[in-house]
Amino acid sequence: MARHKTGNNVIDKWRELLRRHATVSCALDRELGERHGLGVSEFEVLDHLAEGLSTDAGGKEKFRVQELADEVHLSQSALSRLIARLEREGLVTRAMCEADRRGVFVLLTDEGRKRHAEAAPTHLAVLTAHLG
Amino acid sequence: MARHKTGNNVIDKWRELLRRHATVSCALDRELGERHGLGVSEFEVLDHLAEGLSTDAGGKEKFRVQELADEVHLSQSALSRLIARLEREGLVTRAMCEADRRGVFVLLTDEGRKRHAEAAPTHLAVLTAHLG
DNA sequence: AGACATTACATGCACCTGCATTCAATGCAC
DNA sequence: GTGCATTGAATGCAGGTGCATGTAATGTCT
Repeated sequence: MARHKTGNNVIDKWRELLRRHATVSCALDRELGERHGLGVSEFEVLDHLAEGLSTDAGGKEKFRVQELADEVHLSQSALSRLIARLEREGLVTRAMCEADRRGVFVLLTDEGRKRHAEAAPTHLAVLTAHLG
Repeated sequence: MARHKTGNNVIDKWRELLRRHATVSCALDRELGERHGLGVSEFEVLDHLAEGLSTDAGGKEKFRVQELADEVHLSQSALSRLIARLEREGLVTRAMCEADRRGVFVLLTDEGRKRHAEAAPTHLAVLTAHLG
């Protein structure tokens, strides 16, 4: 009886999950990095921002830092620095939130929208190749 | 038409994969860390070593570093350091490989086997709770 | 044997991450 | 309004990761 490969217990499920995650995120990181100078998390953030923009009904154009952190599964501190990197590259801008001046809105710049539009096909292609 | 949640394209698949990975590995890291002083990768390595040991037919008791790296999806350098940490804690030992003296065998110590045995139930419980 | 490529692992380095802390702005009770 | 807990985000710090490189041992070709 084969001990390895396809089992049906949770451990095998977990290992398969780990394997897929490692494979895909590794490939994504390589492609996005080489071709567009973006990491996986960076793209994910741009993507959420762009998605918000494109959604006309109920769509948002600005997001709070914590809000984005939840969506991309990063700690608040990691996101704060990620935003700082994106800002340094001119892809997003931080804006004061008038209603609650503790808050900071993150906005896509035109350059950011452009980079996201360029990278999105690569992103989709890699995912299709691995999860299609 | 709902824009969020259950779609059937690769992007939704990928996000779901990211979500599950983040949730489970986060929970695992917390439980294994608090209760047994181990990280996810550390446990994974101990687990592979213990699994090799327990398999009598064709089972191996010692592994090369690169061999383990493939299984736990870590770079060779990361694994080298991880082994160093485990060795510092007395859970594994490095042994010279006589046949090829460039190689290094990694072996579970009794203490390592003990820690793994203690942590395995926690590991399984967390996985069952999240993937059951 | 001698020169060069390859392999296995270790290490310097830059960078990213999370935790704990800090700082400012709010909210709340009284 | 004053005092105190809470919240949103930034930052010091410790630690983990990959890439490029270093070192030693093997393999190969002549």
